Amino acid sequence: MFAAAERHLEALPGGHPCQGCEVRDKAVCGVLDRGELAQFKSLGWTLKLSRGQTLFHEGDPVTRVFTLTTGTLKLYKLLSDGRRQVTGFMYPGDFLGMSVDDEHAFSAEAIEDAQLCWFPRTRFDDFVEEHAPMERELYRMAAHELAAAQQQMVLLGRKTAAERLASFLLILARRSEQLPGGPVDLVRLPMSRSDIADYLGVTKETVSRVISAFRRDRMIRLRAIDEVEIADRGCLEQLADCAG
Amino acid sequence: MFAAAERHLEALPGGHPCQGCEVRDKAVCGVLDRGELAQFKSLGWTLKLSRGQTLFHEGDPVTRVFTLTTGTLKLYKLLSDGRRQVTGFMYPGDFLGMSVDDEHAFSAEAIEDAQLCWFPRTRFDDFVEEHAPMERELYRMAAHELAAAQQQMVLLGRKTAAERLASFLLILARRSEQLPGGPVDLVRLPMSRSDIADYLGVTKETVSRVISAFRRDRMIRLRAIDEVEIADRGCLEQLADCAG
DNA sequence: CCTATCCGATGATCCACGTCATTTGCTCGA
DNA sequence: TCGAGCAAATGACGTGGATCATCGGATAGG
Repeated sequence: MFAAAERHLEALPGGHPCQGCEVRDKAVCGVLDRGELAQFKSLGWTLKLSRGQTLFHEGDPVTRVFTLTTGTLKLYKLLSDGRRQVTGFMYPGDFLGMSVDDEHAFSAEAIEDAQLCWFPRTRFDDFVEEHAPMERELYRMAAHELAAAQQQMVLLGRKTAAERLASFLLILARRSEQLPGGPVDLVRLPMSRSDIADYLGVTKETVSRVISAFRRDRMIRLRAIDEVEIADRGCLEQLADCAG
Repeated sequence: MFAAAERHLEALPGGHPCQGCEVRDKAVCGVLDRGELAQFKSLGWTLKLSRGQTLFHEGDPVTRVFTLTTGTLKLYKLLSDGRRQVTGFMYPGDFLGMSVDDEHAFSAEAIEDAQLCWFPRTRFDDFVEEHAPMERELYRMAAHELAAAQQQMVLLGRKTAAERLASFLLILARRSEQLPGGPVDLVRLPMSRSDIADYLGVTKETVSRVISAFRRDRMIRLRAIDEVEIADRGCLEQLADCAG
């Protein structure tokens, strides 16, 4: 199953541990001190994925855990007739490896070329067991993801198509604000219209139509097909319903 | 805010720690040994809620954490115009208190009379910090809830009304199977049709209509308005799409 | 450079479910 | 026992977004 990915396997580079890693303060390993990090690093490897490559499938046994360092992934679940629900997108610094019953709950696929650190799961678990701050950080991340998932339930269960798109653009905008630098009202959309549709529980046609409508109403401008400028954030926020 | 609830405050009963507590093996305190449990117990209180009473509102500061011991709660989020999304139901043994930014992410209300143990949050956090197995259990529970939330996203984003109802009935059936005793194909519905509707992202009329259709098709029987007998589980499972 | 392919945009039509209105039936208090 | 009040069921009708079909424009491979 990992044949394509394994070709890119290599040990973490030597020298200073994780030197130059740009996501270390965001990632789960950010809670470790220099010595712990060296020890942690020795358990891990790196891996590259090309756009379109699958990292794992829903139902696969969880033998490894990952931290995404560059690129973007989509996470999704399928119904037996092919209907897809994208449950989230992963950005640099995000952790992949929480599970129940040692099975992946979703599939993960690169939507841009990506690089990851990975660790054999049993070794990772052993390490975590001996480093309480890391355990705490994992719990904190899980609670955070859970809150985001509940927010997404409101979107999927109760919002109109326009409200869903507005919420989505604002989520991306807030995320890009957390990365320092770069204009805050310019949002990149590395994923396809289909991916957005499957994330928002609508069809790709509806995504296209709502984006066109936002454009007509001067709420957004399209710098490129994958680059949106937020022109009237207040209006989008009102649509998205920030209270919910 | 808690005026009504506080009237029912009382210290945990003395004598043997949490003696007779029927949810101890399911709840987060189940990982503690007898001595730890006595210490833990001394931090906590009990509280009763009547049907319809609110435990806390979305946005309230998280000053206390809870374990539900009897009864059922619904958790929900509101949009500013009153649209409601029920994000989950809580049953005996479930833990309430995960949060981001020390704010409750949802409101919690009793749909049946309920009893809870509660703990001041800071003391609970301190205790957890010194008891790694409990921290691990909380993480395990969070991962479990996250998987359930992702499953719910598939339901809300991609399933038809009939598929949603079928999934819902099967979730309840599986849950009632975990409690030993009682016929497995008899499911109690303590929540109203409106609550079910707001959980499944449909209207209460649609819930009524689909239940009637399932009845016509002999997939279920109604023993009472709040008691469903699963008559053709295979058919429901096919509808719900167990693969997803 | 040309052409096949894919993605996105957009129009025409349809239908699952929402909305609104009415009826049924249960619960509880007088 | 009766009737007020409310939840659930059901019917009639409307509509937001799905489906299906077409077209334009970017990209890649020959």
